[in-house]
Amino acid sequence: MDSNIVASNFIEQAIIEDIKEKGLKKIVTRFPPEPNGYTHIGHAKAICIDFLTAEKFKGYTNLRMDDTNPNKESEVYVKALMEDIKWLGFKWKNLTYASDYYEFLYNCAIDLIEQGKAFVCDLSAEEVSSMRGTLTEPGKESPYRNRSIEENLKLFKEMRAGKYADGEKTLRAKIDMSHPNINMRDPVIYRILHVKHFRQGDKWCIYPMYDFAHPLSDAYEQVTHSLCSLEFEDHRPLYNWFVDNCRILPGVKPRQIEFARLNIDGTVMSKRYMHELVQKGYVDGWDDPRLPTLSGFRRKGYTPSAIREFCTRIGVAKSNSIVQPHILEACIREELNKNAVRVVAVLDPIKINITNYPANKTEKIAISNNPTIENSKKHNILFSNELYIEREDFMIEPTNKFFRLTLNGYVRLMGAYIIKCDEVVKDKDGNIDHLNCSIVYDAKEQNIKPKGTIHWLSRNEAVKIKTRKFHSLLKEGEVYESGMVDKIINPNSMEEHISFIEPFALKQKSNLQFIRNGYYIEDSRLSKKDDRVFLETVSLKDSK
RNA sequence: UGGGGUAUCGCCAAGCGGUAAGGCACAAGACUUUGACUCUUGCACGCGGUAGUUCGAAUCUACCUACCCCAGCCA
Repeated sequence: MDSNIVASNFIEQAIIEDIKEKGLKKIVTRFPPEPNGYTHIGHAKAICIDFLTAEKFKGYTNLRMDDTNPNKESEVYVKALMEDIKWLGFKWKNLTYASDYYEFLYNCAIDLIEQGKAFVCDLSAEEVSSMRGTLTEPGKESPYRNRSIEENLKLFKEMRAGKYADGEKTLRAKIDMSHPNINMRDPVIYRILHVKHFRQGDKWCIYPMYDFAHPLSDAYEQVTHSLCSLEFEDHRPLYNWFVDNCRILPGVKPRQIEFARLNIDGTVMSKRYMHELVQKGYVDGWDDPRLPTLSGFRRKGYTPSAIREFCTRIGVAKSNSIVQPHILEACIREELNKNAVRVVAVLDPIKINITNYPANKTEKIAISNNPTIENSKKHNILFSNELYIEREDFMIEPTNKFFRLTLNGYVRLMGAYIIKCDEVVKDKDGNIDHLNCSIVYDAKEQNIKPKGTIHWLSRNEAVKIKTRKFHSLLKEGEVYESGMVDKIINPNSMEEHISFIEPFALKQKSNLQFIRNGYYIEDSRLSKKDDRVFLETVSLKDSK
């Protein structure tokens, strides 16, 4: 093991200590999602931590589906999880399932029973709950706690054989009902569930609990470091209890280390919330761009590297923090600015007519595919007397720091001419219908140097498209509580616009981007069937 | 009134007894055919508070304070 590795966070620090003290040869981590929902950006943080720390120590990471609750899990999520992790660019060593270990886990339970460290309990869920005690008062021991080993063995085997109904019996660890840590008060480790498991079918009717299955699965896979989020800190003593008390475990004992999970300001990361939004049709699906799912980010055009960069920028620590969406946005903006092919789009157009340019004339204007790239390729757009410009690029009366087009003011049309707005033509309702402008052919002679440059499209060339601009799903100031979705949903979370884009955009195969004032467009479906051009726009500035 | 955690710039976050990294955001300036991008500069005499140990403390000690998590046969 390379001893020159420098820790960049507390987890790596702990691992380095473990390597010295325990003489570990290989570092193994695991990413253990429950397949009951889609991968979100919070998972991405955990994925990066799991995979990158193993990578740093030249170890490996297993992808383990934590499928111990057949009521919630399904194959579709397994596939989505794998796809998302691959998309992020990580490769797991082994794909495993907690359910693959059911037989092993069963044997671990038998082992505990044989040691007198687990017992079959006949108490109902309500009774167990009422006897657990409170945060400040100790619990009471189950009357079934002192059954003989033989009886426990017989009963547990009968549980497995399907002799009992759901909830009729449980297997509990025999620890300490007066332990100050409630997790240690004889926790249930197996429950009866006559439910079909998506992989095991009807093979089992008893299912292990997370607290039991997780540490033992880690140990079974020879995971050295089991990294999880802060809410499991209280479970660590239990984790260690199982690892210490099961006698049929191989090799090195795994160590659980906790870190703070990701919170993004204004974003609800809970799977329950997202399930509700999808089920009630408030969003298109799990890949709706308003959702913080990886598939949603992918559809918006975020790249895996931007998401990984985000995860490294936010760091790993133990304090509960809420990161601002600016950080993620900065990551994608930085990348797109450097790499994206840029096309001109007018998102919210107003018409302008150039009064001193021939009506039947057009000329090709070459614009760079990406001005930040030296000697970048160029492509042409057509100039004519009828154009669209962005509505926000015009103000009749300029405010103090407005440098774009104003009535009687000058502006440069990107790549083309300097124009002056001579007249604002309004319709009967007083809304702007179009602007009459004139090209200032002798700008040099007149020494006119407009400060602003704006983008534009020729009306006879521009391709009409439907765009969307997304805003927060939550009403301002609202906080999500489960079951509250109907009340807190922001009815204006999506605006549809008619926009225009240059024809060159249609030839691009993927990731068309247009960056301006925080706007960002993706067009993953541009070349898809039905010839429907469909852009989605997201304002990065407003994404909160 | 129990147990487990966390407190360093607006937001993340380094720091591990030798005198406060970095990123995002923000501000000022330069450059610019998108006032974008890029560049340059600025941005905690201060590290939740109060005592103490020390030549020296964000780092050690004690006592406070605030916030987060835990009483599923969920994970």
